[in-house]
Amino acid sequence: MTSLRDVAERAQVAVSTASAALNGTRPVAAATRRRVERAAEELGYRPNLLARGLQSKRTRILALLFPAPRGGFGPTEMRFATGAAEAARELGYHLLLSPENADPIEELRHLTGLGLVDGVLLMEVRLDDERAEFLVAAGVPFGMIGRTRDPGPIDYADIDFAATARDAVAHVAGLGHRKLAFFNLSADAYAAQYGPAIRAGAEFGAAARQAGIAYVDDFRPGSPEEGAEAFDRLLAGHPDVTALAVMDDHAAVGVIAAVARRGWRIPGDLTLMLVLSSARVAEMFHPRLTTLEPPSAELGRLGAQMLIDRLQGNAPPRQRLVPCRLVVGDSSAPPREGVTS
Amino acid sequence: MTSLRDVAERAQVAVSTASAALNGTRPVAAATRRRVERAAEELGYRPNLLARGLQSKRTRILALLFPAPRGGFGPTEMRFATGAAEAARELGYHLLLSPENADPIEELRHLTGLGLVDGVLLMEVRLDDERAEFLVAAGVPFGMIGRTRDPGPIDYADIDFAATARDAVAHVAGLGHRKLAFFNLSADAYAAQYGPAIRAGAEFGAAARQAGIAYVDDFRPGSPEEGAEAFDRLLAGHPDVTALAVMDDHAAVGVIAAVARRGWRIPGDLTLMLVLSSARVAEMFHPRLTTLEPPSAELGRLGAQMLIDRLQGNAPPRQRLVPCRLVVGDSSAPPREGVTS
DNA sequence: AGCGTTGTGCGAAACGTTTCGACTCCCGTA
DNA sequence: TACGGGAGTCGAAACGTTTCGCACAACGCT
Repeated sequence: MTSLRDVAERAQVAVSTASAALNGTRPVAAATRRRVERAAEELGYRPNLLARGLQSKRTRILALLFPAPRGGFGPTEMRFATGAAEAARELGYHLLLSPENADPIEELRHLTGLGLVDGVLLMEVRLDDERAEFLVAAGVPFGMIGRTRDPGPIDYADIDFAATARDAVAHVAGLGHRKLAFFNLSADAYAAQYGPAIRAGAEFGAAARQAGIAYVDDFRPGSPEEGAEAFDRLLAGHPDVTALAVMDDHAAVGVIAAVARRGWRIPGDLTLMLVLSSARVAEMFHPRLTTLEPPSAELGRLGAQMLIDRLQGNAPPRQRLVPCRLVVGDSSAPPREGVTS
Repeated sequence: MTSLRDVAERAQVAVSTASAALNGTRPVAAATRRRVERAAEELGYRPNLLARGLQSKRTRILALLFPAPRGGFGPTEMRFATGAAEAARELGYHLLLSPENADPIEELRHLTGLGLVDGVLLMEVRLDDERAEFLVAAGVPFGMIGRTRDPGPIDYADIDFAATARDAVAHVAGLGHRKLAFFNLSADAYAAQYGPAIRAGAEFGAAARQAGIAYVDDFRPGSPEEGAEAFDRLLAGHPDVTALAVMDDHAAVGVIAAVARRGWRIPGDLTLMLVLSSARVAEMFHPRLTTLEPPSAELGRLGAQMLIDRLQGNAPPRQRLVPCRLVVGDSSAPPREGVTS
């Protein structure tokens, strides 16, 4: 391990001068700087992050607090992490993967007490999130992927549900559909105040109203069985529904089965779209489903970027909303004839 | 930030004594130790990891080097990371998520030069992996999830492909099938010497031979289209195949479509199983597919554990193989009557 | 000619730990 | 009674940086 002292010796300067030369933190004569830089280069010098962090109180390490995989992790969550890690790397930071245990607050207290991380990135944020409250109170810089009910001046990057819902509604309305149904996430997720469940539910209704097409929700199937059952119930009450948006992948499986059982076809008799599912997942269906793909990697990137901006000091709070990307598959078509709403 | 000095002051001892008392690194009178512990407790003292690491050369931080998501990340890869992170946390370590860029070696050189990490965990290991060679040469402790062709004394945790293949073959043979076909991962993955592609291919053949049932491979479909095409080609050459194992999720989609086009049904006319796909993914198919679920989280855990054991010093090289878990779905059934092989 | 200013460089202190030699008791033993 | 030795404690050094006060020279200005 070659240290700054070695570099300084070889360049015939004091250690402090070498430090300044490499960091540009104070003016150094051009010739001297070059000497130091050459010495560093020749020795393959890498600054010791620990020593640097100890002195400067800045470690350039971010922690990504990720929740215990409740009932399986989607690829979505993974992309948050990789997106954030990539953005961090590009900006000279590192990302610590910090799994949440039963007591997230204690976990946070521990993590921030170690002096190891400069800031924290929260994911799976709920509408009322004690973690955010704690971090605010503790004065720890942090950002959120997702957002609380009232984020105030806290940085966050979240899905633009309003735009997403508008795009989805415009898509089906453009095909000629007059009545859209919406299957939210499972009742559990909804009850846990999981942001996307709440917000998507609200925004789809608003978008449908705005576009002047009829709208049904109140379904929260979380499994294939519940999906099939919800679909049958939906048609019993609303036989004129011709388009359906489903948030839960597994519920969609059930819907497709129920559609087949009824002798219907997709997209001939029903336009089906996934909401917040990756295109990769949508391709696993037959026919390939239309989906609103969440910008997971980008949200991760944004979250890391804004947190780093904040740590660098010179940045107003930033709150970014990114819409899902509509990927049209083979499950979208005009409504069948003869349906009156 | 309360430091060890504060604790020492409050406990009326020297800093060095406080350190010894808390770490048990040298004998301390019981009464003194209690005083120090109480003081630390009362002040909410957390040792500064940077200072500790700077002095002791051990940071208790592991880096998980994960590859750029080539064409999308499966949930499988995610579970490696979460499993490793959880195991690390339980053992008092932290996990750094380190995305690989275009030049993994340079990346590693950088990462290890920083003095930030004690060891490295490699995933997506190829049969000939320059990263492993580099780490060996650099003397950096590391472990692998997956393994090289000849791992020597390097720690690794990998899938037990032999047992997995045996289980799969036993499953179909037990149902009465006499001829099994195997669709490997895409030609690209195979060409890249991706371990699972190579090993699974070899082991399935061996297991079939051992069990005395006929076997076909040589197919490497990487997309729905290629899957369908491969299936048609398979049946053209081997009309007596009644069971098929597929490694690529998307290829399976195509297979299912081709089966339907042919007027066949699953599992009546074909027993179809996924290999190395999570049960969650298998549930997205209709019918729910039988799958050999990779023990991703456990491999991550094991990888972290063995690396940490190594860092602690007192451990012989460990090489662990874990078989996939057979999750029987609705796509397994005895072969249809009248097929002669 | 004297003075402030600017540019450049140096040395020492500090960050919060761990480690290690040395010191003080006190007990057992010769 | 003197002495060796262990238990317990302390102070100082060290880890590799950054930061900060200060020194010194050259220079332009009045």
